[in-house]
Amino acid sequence: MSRNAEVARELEALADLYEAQGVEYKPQMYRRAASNVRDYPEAIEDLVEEGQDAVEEIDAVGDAIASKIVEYIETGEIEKLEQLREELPIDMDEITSVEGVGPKTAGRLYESLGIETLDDLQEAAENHEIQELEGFGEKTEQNILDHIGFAREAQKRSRLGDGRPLAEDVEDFLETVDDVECVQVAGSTRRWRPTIGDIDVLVGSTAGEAVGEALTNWERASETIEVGATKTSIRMDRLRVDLRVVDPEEFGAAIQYFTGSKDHNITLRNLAIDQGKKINEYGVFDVSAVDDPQSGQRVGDRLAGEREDEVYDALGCDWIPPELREDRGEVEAAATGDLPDLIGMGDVHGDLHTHTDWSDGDETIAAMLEGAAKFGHDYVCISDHGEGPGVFGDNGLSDDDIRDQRDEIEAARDEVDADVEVFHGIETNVTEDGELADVSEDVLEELDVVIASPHSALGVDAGDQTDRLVAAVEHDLVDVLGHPSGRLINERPAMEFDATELAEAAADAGTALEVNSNPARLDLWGAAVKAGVEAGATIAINTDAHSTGEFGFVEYGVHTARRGWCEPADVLNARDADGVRDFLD
DNA sequence: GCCGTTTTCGGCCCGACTGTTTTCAGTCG
Repeated sequence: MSRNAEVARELEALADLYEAQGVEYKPQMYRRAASNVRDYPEAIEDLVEEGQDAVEEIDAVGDAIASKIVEYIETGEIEKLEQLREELPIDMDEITSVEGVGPKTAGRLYESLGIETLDDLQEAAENHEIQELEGFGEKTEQNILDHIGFAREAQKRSRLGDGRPLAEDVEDFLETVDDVECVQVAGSTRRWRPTIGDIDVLVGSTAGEAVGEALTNWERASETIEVGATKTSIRMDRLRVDLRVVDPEEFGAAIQYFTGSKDHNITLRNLAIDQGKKINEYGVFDVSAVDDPQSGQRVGDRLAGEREDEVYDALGCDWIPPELREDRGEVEAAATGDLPDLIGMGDVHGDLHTHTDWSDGDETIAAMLEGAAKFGHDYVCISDHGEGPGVFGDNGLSDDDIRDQRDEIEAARDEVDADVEVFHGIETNVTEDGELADVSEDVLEELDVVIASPHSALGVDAGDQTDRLVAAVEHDLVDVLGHPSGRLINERPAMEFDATELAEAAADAGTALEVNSNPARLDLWGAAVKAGVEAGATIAINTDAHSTGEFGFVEYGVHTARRGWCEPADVLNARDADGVRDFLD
């Protein structure tokens, strides 16, 4: 990706340091700017190239922040940030990862005890220096000690693929608890964000205390963080689970509120204010005849709250699928009836990227064909690795192997009693220069599907890789660009590239961009998929399955595509087999 | 520091929980 996330982190560092100094309002503005820069579809370095005015086009970025962004891109650092870091040499990310410790506390701990690192913090807590400070006490100090170990371990967000199954277990458990009328997972899990910070779950019940208690007593709860009548938090398999209990009559408003995103909710709230209404977790209220709408939680005439679709309807909006709720124009589209008709699981007819034991897959060709048919696919593409870097154990296929494999696919097709069409493909490596590695053009021409994927030279210091990826999609014989960024969530960052430029090249060349459904990849992701859809590129939702069990990953891919505003017409494998053949020809 | 005017200043989303207070600040979502 671009350098947007990197710039966003710099702005967030400024926000933290200003907050630690007790500066008002600047921190929240820097955070808003950071969030908008991170999600901006164009590469920030390109905007800087165009000039500071282009940077100021980003919402919440004005003269001061834009000039800092320009300074950072041009010189590699922001003088003001370096100055603040000298004044407050705190390892802010590390220290604020301790539950209950934010930037302000970090600032005070530095001023009074000189605490800069997690080690300093632990030492001070163990020596009982913290409880001596004004505004701190024994419990705060113990709390820091209790959470410091966890902070060391879990600074990362969890992959959706790790958290989602746990969220479903929480949901299943709560459904068995007395007096629970309805249960639903909210937050980034419901929006299918690639990573989640915690699990948010909402219950409709009039017995909040008892429900909270039941959760803390659940055998899967390893720790109780807090417990109350409306809010209870536990730890489960190292993830934090936040339970909210609300009146069933206000469930719709609450599930809307707690699904977020925060930016989506702010836009919605501002829309409500424009209409003389107020929206919060308790409902939508007409406050046009109320003197002070801030005077209470439930002031004015209640317009909606029990059901989520009624909440949106009360604001003149269509119901917005959770995957779209990232403040990328969905509220405006919902108000004008222009929301996309998103792709669903039922629209997917096949899988165009799978592996077998011919390369690094676990199962035979026949087993994969049977598995695909059993999963409900009409067709599947066997696409093992070609020779080249990035393949474990040097087990990529040579030209001869590929021709032999074709014969075995023919044999398996006859042998297997499965009603599934088979495409023969290859996953070949995109070299540093955007060339295809190690499979001859003759063989590539004989194959039904050529997937080109980056597997080597993925280093973050490699610089902008847009040219490399554009070269790959423009190659005559390439049909699909596989896992374009090469990222492995929480392990390896995405390569830098300009999603819009890549999308336009892919659209022109008639090459599909992959949404790799493996939860460790989810590559491309929402914002980049949206750039593809807007450019008119075709999207392929593939699993990259290395076993029959992994066909199910497609669910993650479909929801990721939905985050990119994908309709069935945008998606290659939402076509029938003939439709796919038309695209490949 | 940004933004949108009832446009060059005044307000900035807002509520629950905790721990430390004795009316509130900080954190979190």
